Amino acid sequence: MSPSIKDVAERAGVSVGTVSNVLNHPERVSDSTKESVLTAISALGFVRNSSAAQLRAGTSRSIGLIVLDLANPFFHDVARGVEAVADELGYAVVLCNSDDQTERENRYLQVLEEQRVRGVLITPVEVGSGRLDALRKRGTPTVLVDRHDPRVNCCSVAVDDVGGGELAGAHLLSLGHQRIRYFSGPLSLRQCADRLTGLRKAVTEAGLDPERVIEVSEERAMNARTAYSAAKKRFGGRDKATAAFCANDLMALGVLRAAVSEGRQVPGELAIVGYDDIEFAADAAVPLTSIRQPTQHIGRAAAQLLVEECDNPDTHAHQQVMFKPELVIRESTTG
Amino acid sequence: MSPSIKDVAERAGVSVGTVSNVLNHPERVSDSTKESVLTAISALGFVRNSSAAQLRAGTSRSIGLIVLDLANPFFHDVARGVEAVADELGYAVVLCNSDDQTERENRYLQVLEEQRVRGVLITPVEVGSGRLDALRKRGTPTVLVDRHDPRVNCCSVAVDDVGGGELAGAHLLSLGHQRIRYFSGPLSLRQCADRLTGLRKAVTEAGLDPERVIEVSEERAMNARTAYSAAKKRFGGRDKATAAFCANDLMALGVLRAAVSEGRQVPGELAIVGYDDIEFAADAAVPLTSIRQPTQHIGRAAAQLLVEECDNPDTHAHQQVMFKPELVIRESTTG
DNA sequence: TGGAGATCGTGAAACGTTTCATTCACGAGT
DNA sequence: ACTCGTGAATGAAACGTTTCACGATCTCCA
Repeated sequence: MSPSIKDVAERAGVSVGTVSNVLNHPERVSDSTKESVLTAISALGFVRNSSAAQLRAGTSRSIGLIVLDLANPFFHDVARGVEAVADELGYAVVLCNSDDQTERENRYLQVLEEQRVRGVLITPVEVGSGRLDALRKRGTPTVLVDRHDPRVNCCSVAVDDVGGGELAGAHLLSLGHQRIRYFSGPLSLRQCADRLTGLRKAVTEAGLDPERVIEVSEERAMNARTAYSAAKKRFGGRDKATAAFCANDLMALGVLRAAVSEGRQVPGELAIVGYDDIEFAADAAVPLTSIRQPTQHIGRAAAQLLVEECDNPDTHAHQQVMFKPELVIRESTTG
Repeated sequence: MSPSIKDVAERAGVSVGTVSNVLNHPERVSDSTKESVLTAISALGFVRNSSAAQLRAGTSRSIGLIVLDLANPFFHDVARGVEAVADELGYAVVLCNSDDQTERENRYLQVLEEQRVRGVLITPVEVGSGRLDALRKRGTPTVLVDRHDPRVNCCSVAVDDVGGGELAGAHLLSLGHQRIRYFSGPLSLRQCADRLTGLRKAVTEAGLDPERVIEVSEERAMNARTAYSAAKKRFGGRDKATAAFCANDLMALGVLRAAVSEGRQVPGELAIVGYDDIEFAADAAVPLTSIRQPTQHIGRAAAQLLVEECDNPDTHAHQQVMFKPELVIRESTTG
């Protein structure tokens, strides 16, 4: 096996306590002994065994992050934000991908708890799962990402989706559009429903009737392919909509492709607004107008809340942070 | 602190050894004691401390995976492949994102070694780094992903980039193109250079002169934006090229956008071939012909090699696995 | 000269598991 | 009645750190 601190001590002719001090409190050790210990360490190729260190310390300096889908740019950016803050504060991040499966989520929660992470950041497959509550009850702080806990049992960070829908709607209305088609994912998802609510609100506030202005296409999956075929079907007949608002950018790309293949000018004959402002949005054949979420900030805020709770478990008060999204205008609405 | 195995033992009225047996060797324990131990466990909310377990066991059942960029669909798919195999074989995967920075890579290598992972899968920032060699020398098996070790000190899994360039070239030539522009990243990257080599080979094999057929645009970054402006510059003047071969799909998307904005028909006036076949390739405004790499298989193969080496450190012989890429034809070359 | 600090180092305990040799209880076989 | 075997539970050792109370040595000044 790999050499232990004991081997190092022996070789350097000091006690194990001294070696440990060189590693953790160098200022307590004289320069000469420090040097001989260090040479022994590199001669033996010693690497500290973190299991032992953590066992003794009783606590780790790491936090867990469980997201639904790392391939999704949204979560990817969130993760970056989390890592940045964790880095600053000296925490390590254990990255987990639940793939939207409760079973995987539970497995990771188990692993993280066994590792005695200080806290967990999570976008749960469903809010109110027992496994997560149990974790919290046992004293591990938890922060919800892109979700809210109706009972405010813990902190959470999310984005105002109603506001996002409103932004999109107001923008399209200001350009004179009177018929807007909303390409949505399942309306059972809070995000999709909220965005529709916001869109309706914008229409109402413009003094128009949502029932007349808005048409909804609810699709099973929120990807380019399903949006493409849905849009193709609409535009094959003669849809009266002059604008499309899509529940995410992938769907917007699908709609764009359908428009191109039907020979419909964008934005001349069809304006398109996406959601998320993923990297590809700006690089699409016609750069997409989109609703940008402050993803990195979400991650940063979540990590800060978590660390705050870890450091002051008693005085801590749970917060529900809500970020405002932002409209990014590109050529798909204003050629 | 959280309850230990000792607390459980006390509450269930048995010894700690018995509790441990319930956890790890249930068959050695009678049904009645097993039951009382289990009720004690759930009553106390006991969760095993993996640091202690691992310390005692001396070995973990986890492997590390360090990639250059998790946002890149290529690495994302590789990770999926790795996870799938690890899952089957009962290993846990520790996912790390080096972000192409040597410093981050080294930090993660350190952490993984401290955690005593059984092995490491890595796409190193640069091959032949000292930190990695040291790890290997100390007995931790290592497999290179999408890279080769010229000295064959370890296993590696990569894709034949020369072959990929050749596929693209042959395809374009068979469509009658005589002027091909290669939009490349830095030619100092083996991947970019290899793909050019392959392209040249295809031209030569068609009995043509690579010098006359191929023009190279070497860009700093391999993203849509740089490719867009590079392409814009070319097509603004009158480039004689009728086809573009791009070092990755992001660049291809940039070229496509430039073509659209210059009013150049794709594929009629410009055929485009990308590389990687990322998910968006099929969903682009004009679906992209691309070179697909068997990414999941790369991950699977790498994980299998690693586990093989972990399990049979003595009899193991290093292998350099090379996968063949595949041409996926879409509308950007054959309208 | 001696005593008070300051500076370094020591050694043993403790962290929570797993393992393994040992003990215990009990029924079967002679 | 005695041993033998079997199945179940025990208890102590060990894993590699960190911590902390305690010595040892040295310096400085009364």
